[in-house]
Amino acid sequence: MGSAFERAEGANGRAVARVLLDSALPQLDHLFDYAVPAELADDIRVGQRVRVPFRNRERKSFGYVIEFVDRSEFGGELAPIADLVTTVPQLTPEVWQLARAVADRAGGSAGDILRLAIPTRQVRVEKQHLAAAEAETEAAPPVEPAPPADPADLAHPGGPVAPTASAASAASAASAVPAASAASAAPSAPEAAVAAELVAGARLAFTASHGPERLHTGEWVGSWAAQLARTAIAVHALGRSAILVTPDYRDLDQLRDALAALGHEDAVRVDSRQSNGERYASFLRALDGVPRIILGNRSAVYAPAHELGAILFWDDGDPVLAEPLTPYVHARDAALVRAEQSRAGLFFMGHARSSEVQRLVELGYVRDQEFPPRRTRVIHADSSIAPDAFAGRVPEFAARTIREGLRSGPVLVQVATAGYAPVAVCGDCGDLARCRACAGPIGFRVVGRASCRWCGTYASDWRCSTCDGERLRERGMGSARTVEQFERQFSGVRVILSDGEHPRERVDGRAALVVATRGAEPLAAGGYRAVILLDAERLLSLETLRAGEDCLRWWENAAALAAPDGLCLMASGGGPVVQAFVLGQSTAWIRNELRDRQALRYPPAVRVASVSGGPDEVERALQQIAGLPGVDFLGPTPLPAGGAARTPAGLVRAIVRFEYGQGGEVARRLRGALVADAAGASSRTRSKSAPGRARPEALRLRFDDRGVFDG
DNA sequence: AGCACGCCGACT
DNA sequence: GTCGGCGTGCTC
Repeated sequence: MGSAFERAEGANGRAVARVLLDSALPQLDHLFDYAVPAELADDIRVGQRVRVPFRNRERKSFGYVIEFVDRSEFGGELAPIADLVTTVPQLTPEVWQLARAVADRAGGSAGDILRLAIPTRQVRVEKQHLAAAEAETEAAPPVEPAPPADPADLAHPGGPVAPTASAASAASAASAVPAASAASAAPSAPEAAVAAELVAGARLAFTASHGPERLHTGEWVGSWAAQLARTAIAVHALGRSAILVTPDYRDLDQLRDALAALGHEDAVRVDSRQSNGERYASFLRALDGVPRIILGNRSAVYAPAHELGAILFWDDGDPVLAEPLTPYVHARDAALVRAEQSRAGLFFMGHARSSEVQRLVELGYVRDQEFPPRRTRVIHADSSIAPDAFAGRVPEFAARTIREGLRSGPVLVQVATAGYAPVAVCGDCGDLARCRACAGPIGFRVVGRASCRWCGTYASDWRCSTCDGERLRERGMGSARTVEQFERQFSGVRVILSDGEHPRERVDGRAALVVATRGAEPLAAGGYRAVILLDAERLLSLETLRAGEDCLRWWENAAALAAPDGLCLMASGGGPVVQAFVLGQSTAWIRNELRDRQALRYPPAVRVASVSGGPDEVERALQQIAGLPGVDFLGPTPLPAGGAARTPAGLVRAIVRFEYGQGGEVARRLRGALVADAAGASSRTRSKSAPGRARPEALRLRFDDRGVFDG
């Protein structure tokens, strides 16, 4: 295999190393040339972390060696590299190219991406890893890596693999078969065919079948996890690495179980809950010169996979795949860049199609599967048809479905909001209660304790601004209040609560009424007898651009938790989104939605970037892009002062919209404005604002922000 | 971010 | 003449 050190390119007599410095300053986001000192010439490698003098002889900065050249273009005298931080080359050329391209696309610094890609070094962990690797080489000297398995062994005997709809539909059929067909250790033929396509660079979108699957270990997972695990194992069997990306750690656990049950115990796990040491240990394993299955959350797309064959996503529409740190790059976008650069395959699997992937499908860039997935039976009990038939928290029909289901197993009820009652109103006049501190809406997170939903202040001495009343009344049903009602309504039944604060990963197959907020539904052994979806109208009333899309994802994901012979009941609501869900036409709805967004120039039909800062700064930035074809902007409009981010007064924001083809140019120009603003900043800072604090009027860029149109 | 460089006004 | 104000720009 060869250690990372041996594989990485050395100086080979070249005198100059080009280094990317660790710096948050946009003006420093380029390579700096340093002399390679004689004493380091044999040990220095591309990708190593180094310490270099910067600004003056004494001050040192850290950076990564990007490349070696014979001579520098730089006019002045070169300072020498001071130190190697570690012999392990942490930044592979592939990940560097990725970081550079992703940062450029998002108007950000490569260093900010590298901070996501490379965990902080832990000396102990590194020593351990290197010692283990050495022991292995001694025990088993120069062994070539196992020859890549012939795809023909796994899939189509003889002849090139030409996987098509037939292979894919076989995959669907296989995963639709429930418990009885326990996952076998070898990748099945359909997944091997898909893997062969991926390794050849295919980009595929799959809508996963609903329903759970029993692993031969006895564990239950969503059938999607088993299918995804089989596909990743098939990619790995072709001698390539696979990166599996999921929104949260609960999905990750299912995939880990599925991989282990299929005989793949040594997947590299990269998740946000790991300690620094664990992260670095995983990172070093990924860096080894062997193909691996890498399993993780959004930052896993940057893992230093060896011979990357495919990046596989579960549920790419989940908003947590959007990186919250600058430059806010969505994992899906990073994966698209990486797949292109590394000629790897892309696989998007979910129960509901994201508008972004649908756009790629319509462009012909991603290929859609050509068969319908298996779907839970969905029925609609529209309460507007029989409005009086309510029994407690749920319509009478839903109550009967719950009772029916509880006779043979668990029943899931999905509710919109956590806590006791989402809304507090005046007990006398019925007006909405407002917070005295910030005028935000008041709700009951816990029985009898009203607090502001925006700032959290307890409404202890609340007074109605309309009628001067002093009593607060609960309105609406949060998860806790639903549990309270169900305990009365279905007495003797075990009621289980799972919400964002107290998520429950799994429940057993015994009768229980499980109340969960969207996204926090536990997996039930064997699947739920029934899945009841409440509060559709409340979810649809969320004033975001993606309300419909999000609802479909929440509902499809919940419906997928039903047993193959169970059912899903949409207990209320109506309108096009509910109709689409009930009729199993979520993808068709997304297609229409995308068409609407095209007409309105909303993302993802076009890309957006928000440009904010002082009025002059924003004006200067907008001048750089004015007149570019396919580009327009809204605003600038004043930014509301205060709020959670404590925005100072006098700042403005503009929203730039542009065609994807113009993205490179728009990012380059706005980035140029940002660099100019930052470079000229020091003088203006000293004269205009207080020292110490960051300059509030500084230009800020944010590309592809999902929330820009949500108020 | 810091820090040097340089171009105008008041000076031992 | 020269000291030092601060605006400007660079950091290999």
